Amino acid sequence: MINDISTDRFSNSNLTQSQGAFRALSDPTRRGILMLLSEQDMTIGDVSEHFDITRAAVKKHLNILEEGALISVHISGRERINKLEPLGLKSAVDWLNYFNQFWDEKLSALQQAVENELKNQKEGK
Amino acid sequence: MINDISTDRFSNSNLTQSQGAFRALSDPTRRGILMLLSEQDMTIGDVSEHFDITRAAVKKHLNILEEGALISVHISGRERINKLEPLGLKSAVDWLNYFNQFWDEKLSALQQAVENELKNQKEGK
DNA sequence: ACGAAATGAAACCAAAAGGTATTATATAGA
DNA sequence: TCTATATAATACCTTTTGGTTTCATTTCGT
Repeated sequence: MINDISTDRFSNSNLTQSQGAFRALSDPTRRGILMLLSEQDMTIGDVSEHFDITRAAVKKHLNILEEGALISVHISGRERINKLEPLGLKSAVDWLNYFNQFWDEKLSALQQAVENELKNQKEGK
Repeated sequence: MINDISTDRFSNSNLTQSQGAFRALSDPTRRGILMLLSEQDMTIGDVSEHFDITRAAVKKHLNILEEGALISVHISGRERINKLEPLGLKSAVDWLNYFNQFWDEKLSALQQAVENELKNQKEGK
């Protein structure tokens, strides 16, 4: 097998697949927009009212969110309805889930330490 | 209760807490470094051998990862050992997990659609 | 003690990011 | 058909980012 993607975590495909999502998530305003859209679909104008930046700036953020496939846009007349696409977060979540194993190890160790501490206290040491 | 953090998803505390992690994760080189460090602790020199950029550039990435609490640094003589801190990913993962509910809804709907399709096929429609 | 090795730090650079203001276009409604 | 509304598009500006090069500092090994 020349190119086994499943074991090649450093392959371009993997790195670039989640890039759009991670890029979009790196800005706090964009994460705020995702939160907003999780409650209801909104036009650019609607979204803009929640931030102290111009509509044009919000539009740019929405463009980046769309590029990252985190939202979709549906045109209705002169309005542009922005809709959350939660599945777009999958690539980022999948990437992060790789680290669950190490996270669990750490938590287990921490829990063990706490339990030992409690046990020692009980024994009056 | 004047300030209930648990329900205030837009609070500064929540937005800025994960900001360091999300910022660190936005660069593909940094994500590659995290992958590397998940296999073993490494010095700057070790890490640098895996990328086509200078040691100085790698150092900057490591600084950002450290600021985001995604790695820790342990000095040993003239060497600087970089170690993965998987718990540092928690704030980002927690933030993303909020969206699980919507993700699940989408997947359920998709699954239902597929099942209905299969059922229709069976019935020869 | 000395040279090589590992890193730190600063100055510098080009491109990307986040923002603004301005102008243009399309459409809803009276 | 006119006008106000919703958005698109462009030019422009400043700061941040990702990178380099150069030079200084610390430490290992002989």
